[in-house]
Amino acid sequence: MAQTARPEYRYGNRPTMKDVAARAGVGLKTVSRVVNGEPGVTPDTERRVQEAIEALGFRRNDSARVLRKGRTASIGLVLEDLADPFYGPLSRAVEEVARAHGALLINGSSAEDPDREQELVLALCARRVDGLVVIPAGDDHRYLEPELKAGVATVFVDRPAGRIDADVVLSDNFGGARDGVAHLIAHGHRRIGFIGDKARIHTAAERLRGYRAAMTEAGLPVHDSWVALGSTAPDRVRSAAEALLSGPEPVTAIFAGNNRVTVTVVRVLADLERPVALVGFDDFELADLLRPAVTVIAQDAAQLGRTAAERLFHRLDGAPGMTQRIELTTRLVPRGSGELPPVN
Amino acid sequence: MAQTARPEYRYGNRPTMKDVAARAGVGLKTVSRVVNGEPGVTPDTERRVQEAIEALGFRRNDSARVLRKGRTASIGLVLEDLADPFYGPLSRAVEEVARAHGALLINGSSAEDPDREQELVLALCARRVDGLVVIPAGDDHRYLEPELKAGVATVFVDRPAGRIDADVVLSDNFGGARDGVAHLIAHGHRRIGFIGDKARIHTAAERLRGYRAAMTEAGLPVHDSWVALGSTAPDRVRSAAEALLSGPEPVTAIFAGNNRVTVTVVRVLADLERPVALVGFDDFELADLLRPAVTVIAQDAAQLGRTAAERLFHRLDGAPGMTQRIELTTRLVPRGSGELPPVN
DNA sequence: ACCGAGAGTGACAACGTTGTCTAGGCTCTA
DNA sequence: TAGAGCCTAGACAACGTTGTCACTCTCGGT
Repeated sequence: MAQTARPEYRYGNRPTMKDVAARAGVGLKTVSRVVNGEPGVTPDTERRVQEAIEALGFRRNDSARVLRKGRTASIGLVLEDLADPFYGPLSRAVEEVARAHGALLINGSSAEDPDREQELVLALCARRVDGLVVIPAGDDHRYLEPELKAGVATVFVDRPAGRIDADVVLSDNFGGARDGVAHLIAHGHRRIGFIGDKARIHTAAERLRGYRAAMTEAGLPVHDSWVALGSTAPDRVRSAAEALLSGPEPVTAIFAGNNRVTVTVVRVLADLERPVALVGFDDFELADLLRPAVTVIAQDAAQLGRTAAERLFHRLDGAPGMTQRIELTTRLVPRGSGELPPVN
Repeated sequence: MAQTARPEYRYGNRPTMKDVAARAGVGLKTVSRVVNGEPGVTPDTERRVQEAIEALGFRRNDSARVLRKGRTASIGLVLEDLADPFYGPLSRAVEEVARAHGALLINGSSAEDPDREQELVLALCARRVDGLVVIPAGDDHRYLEPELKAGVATVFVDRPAGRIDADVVLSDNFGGARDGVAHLIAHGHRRIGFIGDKARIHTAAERLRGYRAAMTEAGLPVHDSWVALGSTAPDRVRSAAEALLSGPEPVTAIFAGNNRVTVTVVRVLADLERPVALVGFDDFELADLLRPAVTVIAQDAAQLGRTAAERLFHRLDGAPGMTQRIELTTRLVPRGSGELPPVN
């Protein structure tokens, strides 16, 4: 009935505290008190207000509240790809911590694109999120300086921030990769290939460094042709793996730089006669059910997310001082594929 | 230096348009015009404003903007568990559509708890999200009525809404399960077990119905002991599977009601001498690499999310009319485990 | 009967932005 | 040269909430 020609895109003319106050025959502020459970309202008044709220279907407008109070009780999470199984547990862990602190989670994927990361981060800052958890795609985060100065708490996860000083939570990528490669060496391998992500990605670079360190410590050479960096797209990885296995000095084992690489390598090896050893960075579901089961360097994605989120809220609760670099250890999980002996 | 005793938890006293205006020596509204790219500002004025913005590190406060404009350019996504691999591609698809429409995504997990779902949904409504995509955990959504009336567009995915009329996007759970079980029957099986999720979950109920339909159509009986519903927790599923396989009338094939069940059943079967056929609802990564590779009824999670999000924005763009029920077909992917012959 | 204390309540400004309206300066035409 | 018309720019109110403050009323003590 009061349906005018077209409400011209307002959110449906929701009732406000003013409407509730009018209906209950009380002042605006009294409604506010009831809604927020503040003291100083008689039971009778409270009841009248509650009835009016019920009758009108009133719901407090948190946008206005945020404007007035200055805090949004929400944090932003920027990650690389929501669909990547590695990030599922991580974002779930961040969400749980946020929930425990009464905050909502706003998130988005950067798709590994630095510009898109920046766009997303700034959009979140414009929403005035209280804090940010960022898995960086880019390597220059100076654009965040005004935000940091303005008090937006920020914690980087999985990869460090570039060119700014900020808290960061990492896995021990270097040590994990070194352990994994050393494991292969201990099982007799001398020619070991490495397939990893783009070199500009911190985790990829660290893992490569770990690979080289293990080889060097064992006094083994590293042929250029044994190292393949670049995309983790299946076809790229597939051809890289095939090249490693067919050159003049074919490798007898492969260290895979992350879960997506590992999976593709498993597919390549499955078509092969000759057994080739494999250790992958990142655990993944069903790794134990494959034949051979896949030996991995496991990092705890949930722990990574939980630690970062807790650090963030610690900051929001006023923790002062130096930025921290927290590094979580990794764990070698031997399952079979990493214990195969070398076969030429 | 201007660091007062304690800024008492305001977000760091960020510069406002007023500050920018003062610094640039222009009026407040002129700054607003520049920030929003509105016409009617001379290049010279615009430059002065831009410089002031740069110098102060100004960033528009979207909370205030939202309050004034009435739309938040954000949508809420409530799902069951971010860490479940089924929901990764789904939420990623929703995010991409949101992004294409210039909206941010706020999300949370209900953890399959109806109360938590309601809490989350209402929190999102208080934020005045423009719309909601909900994978419901509960079966009574009347609490959403005031919101719907107020114009919050809502689309349910994967499972229908309870006791309210709303758009919904589903997979053909009934047909998919029927096809899968018929496939087993076509390969000679007569005693087929079903392991599924809690019966109150719509998808689980529909898939069970499909199972029964296929059996009935083939003139086969269904023993009570062949049907196990309840939790998808690995130990529950494990003992259910063991019971199916060891009773007086042991089954020769199992239909698994979702991806988590399938994975656990695969583990149980791996320890077994006797080959048991298996078809699972939901595809999952590496299903093709297991031995035998796992035959599944695949539903397209990304397509589910994309369809729902597009329907949502269609509504937000003013699409009137009846609520829709969109049902996406499933696809049988034979890989080996579903084609095993019965062995007693 | 008077005063002070305290509890309940509401008027009002403020948060930072945008929409509306109006003022002033300019160009163009008659 | 006056008037119409356009372009730029700013003053002001409004969005819905919360913090501050002041008012009224009741009650107890003297």
